Amino acid sequence: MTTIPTLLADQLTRALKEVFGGEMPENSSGVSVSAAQDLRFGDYQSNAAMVLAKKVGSNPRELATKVVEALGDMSFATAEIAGPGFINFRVKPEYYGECMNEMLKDDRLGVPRVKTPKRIVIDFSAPNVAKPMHVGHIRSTIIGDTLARLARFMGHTVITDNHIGDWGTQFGMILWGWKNILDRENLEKDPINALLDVYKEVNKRCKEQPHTLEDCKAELVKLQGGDEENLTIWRRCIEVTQEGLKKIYDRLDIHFDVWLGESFYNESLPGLVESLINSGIARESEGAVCVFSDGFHKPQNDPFLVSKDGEWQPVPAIIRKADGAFLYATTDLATLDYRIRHFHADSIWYVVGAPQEKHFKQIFDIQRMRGISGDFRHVAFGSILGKDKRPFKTRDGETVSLQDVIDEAVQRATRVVCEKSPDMPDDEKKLVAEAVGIGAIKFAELSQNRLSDYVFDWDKMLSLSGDTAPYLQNSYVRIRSIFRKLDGEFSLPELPLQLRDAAEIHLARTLVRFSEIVPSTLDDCRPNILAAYLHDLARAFHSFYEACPVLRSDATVRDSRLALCELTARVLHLGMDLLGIHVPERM
RNA sequence: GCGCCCGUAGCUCAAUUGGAUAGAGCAUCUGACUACGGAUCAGAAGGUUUGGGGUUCGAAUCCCUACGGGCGUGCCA
Repeated sequence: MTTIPTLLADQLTRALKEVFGGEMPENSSGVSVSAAQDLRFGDYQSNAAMVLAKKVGSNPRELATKVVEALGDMSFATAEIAGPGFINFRVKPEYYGECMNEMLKDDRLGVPRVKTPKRIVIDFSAPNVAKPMHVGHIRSTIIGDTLARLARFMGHTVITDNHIGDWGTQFGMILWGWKNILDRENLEKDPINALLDVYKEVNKRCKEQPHTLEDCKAELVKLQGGDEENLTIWRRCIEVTQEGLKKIYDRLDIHFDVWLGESFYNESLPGLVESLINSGIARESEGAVCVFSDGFHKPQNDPFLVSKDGEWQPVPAIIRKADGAFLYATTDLATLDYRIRHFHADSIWYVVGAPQEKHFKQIFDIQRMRGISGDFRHVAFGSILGKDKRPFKTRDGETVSLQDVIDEAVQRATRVVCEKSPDMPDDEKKLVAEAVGIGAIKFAELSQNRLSDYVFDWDKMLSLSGDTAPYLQNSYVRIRSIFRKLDGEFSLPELPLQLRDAAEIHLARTLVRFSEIVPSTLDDCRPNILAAYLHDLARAFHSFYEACPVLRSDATVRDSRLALCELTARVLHLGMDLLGIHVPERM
């Protein structure tokens, strides 16, 4: 199935060649066919005449006139000139009708597969051991999962990796706390929070009593030195943490192919540092081993330089501290190596907050220095802010755990379900409340531009009306209800759908766009494009639903409308699947 | 100090990466229930896109500048 913009672009190229005597003008890269922003301008528009007019020294509207003449009679659309020289296209309703039939026959609903599938490792979520996930993990977890679903659907091979923080300085405190203040009973009941309590308490004591801090450091040194008792405790901590985390991930329907935490790379770190020294990329400085700029980039673009008092000062990536310990830059390099060698990844995506931009630029640049190429991406996202517009920091007592957010969302959804559908069986109520509550959290996250900061707000994140997941789910449920009430079987129509009412045409127009939206969502890893589309689609359906009776219509009209309903349900379902949002049959 | 990001309706966010009269949701106001599920629909109101200059057919978007906020800036992750 060819998308409409592709068809139009082909026609446009043909017409332009005709106007310019057989060849496209040089450098016509700015020419595009895109969906019109406003329906008054038709369905699609092109800026071709405005972009090219200047290059060939002509007037945009004159050029546009010639192009429209050359376009002639297109079977599926009409073209006209508007404004400063836009060429606007209107797709004929009959053609939309044909598209509907094509889509109904296609499992992928018109979405093409990528031509060159890649092997992509996606690194996301990455919580720390002994610390429960908090709101700060929402973005990485939900965005990463959606990107994995989208990439798989497009035909890539995807490996999702939870790079948990299972090795670090926090273990000194946890080990000391485990031995001295751990509540064993609580550990059985709620392991993650038991460990968190320990961590908080030790943290407090360390601030008050310097000797406790010293004891903690000693425990850490013993662990790193291979002390058997500490290693056993450490392994147990990872175990209970993973068990706790998996419960939450299951509830979110988010799954990882592998869990390769920081500790997995411990043994490869010394050799990695040595090889970087031997190859001349890293050298000792002030006792530490560092990578400095190799002068490849202009100073402004060099991640290893910063301007200070008018001079460019080095900002090295430290890969071994003066005391011999390794850092996260070292681990990340080892992780990259492993992913390339073991998974044969040609693309690696890190779904990590924007503040770490410089870190990833350095890591990726070190790969370049080593001569290792690949499509490495930092899929950054903005910070979650508090109501005061300051970063939502996890100070003591102010942490909102992800668990709490989910519980609160499902509770709110449960209240609404009980109110709206009192007769529903209890176990179904429970399922619906999970789908609605968790869907609301996911959709709230995914409908925002990932790069912008946002204010964490219970009411917004858990809202069940307006531009939210339940709005989409409700449109699906309404469709399913129509089919439950249908007398007899529904069979897909052979003839093109008859679209007459404005609401029908608009619904069809929106449905067709699904095939354009899904790939473009992955172009720049922006799930909000798909989220916004699904909201548009649900809105188009609700309008159609109010304006066009389905079951009470005459035979041919009824069949067309039923087909539109069926297709809408499929697109909504697939679209929400890609966002990781469950879709109930009733709610 | 310097670098990067940001400032859009009362509030929370969009804007197909330079396209036409800047769009949604919430809140406010007016309508639509003898209901294919009202978790809905139709509509109104709300804007000098922080201020000022520039680039061009065309700017929220690019450049300069002022103000305001966030992040980063050598041994945390």
